[in-house]
Amino acid sequence: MLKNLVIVESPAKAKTIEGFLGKDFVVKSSYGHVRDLNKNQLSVDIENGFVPQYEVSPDKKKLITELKKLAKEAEIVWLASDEDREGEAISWHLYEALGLTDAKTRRIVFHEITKTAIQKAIENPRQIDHNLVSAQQARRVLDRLVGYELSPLLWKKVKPSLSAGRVQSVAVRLIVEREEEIKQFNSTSAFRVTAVFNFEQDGQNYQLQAELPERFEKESAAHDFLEQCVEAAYTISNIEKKPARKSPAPPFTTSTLQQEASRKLGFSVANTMRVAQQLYESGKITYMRTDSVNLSDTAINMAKDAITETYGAKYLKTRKYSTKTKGAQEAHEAIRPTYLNQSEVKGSSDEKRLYELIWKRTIASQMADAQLEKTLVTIDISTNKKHFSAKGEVVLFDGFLKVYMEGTDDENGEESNNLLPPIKTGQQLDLKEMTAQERFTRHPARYSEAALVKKMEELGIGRPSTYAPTISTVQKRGYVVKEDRDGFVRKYKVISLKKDKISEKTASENTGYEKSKLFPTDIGILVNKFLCQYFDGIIDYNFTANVEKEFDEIAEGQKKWNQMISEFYGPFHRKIDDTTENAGKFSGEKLLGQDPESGKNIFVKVGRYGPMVQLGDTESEEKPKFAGLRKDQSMESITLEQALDLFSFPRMLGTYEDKEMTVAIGRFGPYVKHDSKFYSLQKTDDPADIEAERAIELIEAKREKDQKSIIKEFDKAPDLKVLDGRYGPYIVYKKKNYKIPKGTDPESLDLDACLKIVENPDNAPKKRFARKKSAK
DNA sequence: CAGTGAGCGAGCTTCCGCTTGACTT
Repeated sequence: MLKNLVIVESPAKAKTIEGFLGKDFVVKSSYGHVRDLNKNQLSVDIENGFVPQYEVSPDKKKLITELKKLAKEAEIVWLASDEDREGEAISWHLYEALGLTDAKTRRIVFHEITKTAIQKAIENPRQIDHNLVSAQQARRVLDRLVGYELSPLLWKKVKPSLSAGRVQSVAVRLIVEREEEIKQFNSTSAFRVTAVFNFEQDGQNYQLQAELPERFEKESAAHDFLEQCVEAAYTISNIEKKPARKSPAPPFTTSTLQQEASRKLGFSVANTMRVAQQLYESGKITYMRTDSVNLSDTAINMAKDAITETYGAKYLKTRKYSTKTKGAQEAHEAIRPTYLNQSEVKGSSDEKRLYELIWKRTIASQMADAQLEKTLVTIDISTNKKHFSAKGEVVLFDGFLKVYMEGTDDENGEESNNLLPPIKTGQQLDLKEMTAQERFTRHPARYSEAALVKKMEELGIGRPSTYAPTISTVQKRGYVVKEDRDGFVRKYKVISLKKDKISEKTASENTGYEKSKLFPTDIGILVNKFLCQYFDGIIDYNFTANVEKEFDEIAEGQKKWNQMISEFYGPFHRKIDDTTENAGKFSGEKLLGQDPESGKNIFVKVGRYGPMVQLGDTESEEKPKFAGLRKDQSMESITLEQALDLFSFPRMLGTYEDKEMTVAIGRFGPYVKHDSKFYSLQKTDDPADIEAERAIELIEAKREKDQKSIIKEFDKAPDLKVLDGRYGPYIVYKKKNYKIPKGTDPESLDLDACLKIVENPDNAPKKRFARKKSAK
């Protein structure tokens, strides 16, 4: 007989807790939400108070059957999902789906996974908070209405299969607007003057680096200044020392972990989460999807012991951090090692590195401030009223810096705080060299994945569990691409003063190189424009913040959830109807010019399959010609000449083995077609000037490669082959692919065995695989 | 790192937030 059934959200958590609770308790996991709206329809009854129609999620059917059985046997069912809006809703959905009663149900919550915290929770049960559940329901219904009414409008007006939503559309907007800012940005330059001095003290030679605090906008002004410095004398006129201190950063949340792993380890957001999940599942760290910077008392005590033992008591300073993040719900602890006395773990190299980062950050957060001394040195110039200054920084006590220093996204790392040589006021200096170098202002930085997460968190948009999936969604929809882009060479002027002589030269630097940054695509820009034009309220940066206030009122019991939804939906839906009716196709059409041969207009626009060029007017009697843009082209930058090139495909290359070869550009890039087979061009091949010889090379290379992947083929059945593909061996039959059952050696298959496999419906190709997982 | 290669006829696409596996063609 089962006494107690406890249900938590995560299986790893279930395992840990079961150990704390003893034999009278069985602990199971719900694996997150168990019921949701059906994804193939709106599932909200708009006419009747917006009542949502929930169903057990398809992948949870088995689980619910199992939990139902256990719940029936149990005396008491403890619903122990997280203490936040979603967690409360999960408990309620479990209550409904399992057919529980108030009498045998207890709702409990805990923020840390310790024996005392859980025992305390068991001693303080409560009932489900239906106001909080209503707030979640409002959130769920609002997101569904916005997403499922806006997306179909995009299919009609822009392009099929697109999507829009409260979170993803703002993410895209951030990236599009940043790109616009960058385009608008005018880089200006100014001359920065630096100097290196020599001096002697107690028979030793030293060097001192200094900088002129002001900059010269004009080259002539910089030149004049250096001119005045010819034969000048330099004296240290003042030394000012100031104490300073630095404090450690708070422990990791999901967002700050993603940022630091990106800066320090070069991890993508998705990789950080995958590795963190592995560490969590093997019990090495606490939960990785959290917005809290809080550490449990147990954790702080462990940190105390570890710091005292390794670094000594004077390095210890325990702290409680509080969250400043908008909309934080703090259902979990901060991300920290489970055992703080373990500074390293076993595992893959990624796991080791991420763990080390988490360990250092957590330990440092409980360590003493660093004590610094900052020095500002002023240097007089005998021939000029301006002064040079030199800055220095000395660490008097390293404190937490012994372990960890937070990274920055700031790319302007020019000013370094050096260690200064021994100096005193009145010291005479000899100029070794003075240079005035032209420096350029930088445009705002493009977003990296992690920087975008940081911005979204600041705006209160999205949750720890959705940051990584959102980034993958906007890329999957083709709104955004993550890319490296080449920089360009820029010339700059340098004027030097050395040995009382002035010289000038022009040097060059590589600038503007971008690594793994997010760029908007033509589609992203167009969809953003559409949404800004017709639905500015939804993609307003404050939209989420505003509705969150109302969700809070619902949670407090001050507002009815469907009242709130109704107030939103009325105007929103009218706008949808109005736009459906009155807005035309939103294709971003732009006239590029005329075809010199026919005189017809050439346009660039977004078509059903993406950006394309069009030869001839849409309304003209003769059907216009279309050609898709190449991957490296954009609607904004394409020229008439490039457009004309696109219409030159398919182009005849000649014949090979008595069959024609043509080159064309398809969905997946340029290809050669020969004997109704396709051969992709390499990146280095230019489709505009590829010739027959090279095409034959490509054909031969592909044939050889295909040959290698053949495991078996049969003379009697030319349309059946056993091939070795990306997921291992498979059978191709009449152009369709079939999987080979587990435990079957592909080498051993004969024709009959193959046909048997092909005829078995279990091995038939799936309709379409809905890929949920992120693109890397 | 296998294969994909349209353009008007048919049916489908889509949201956000919780959570892990199973393992595609």
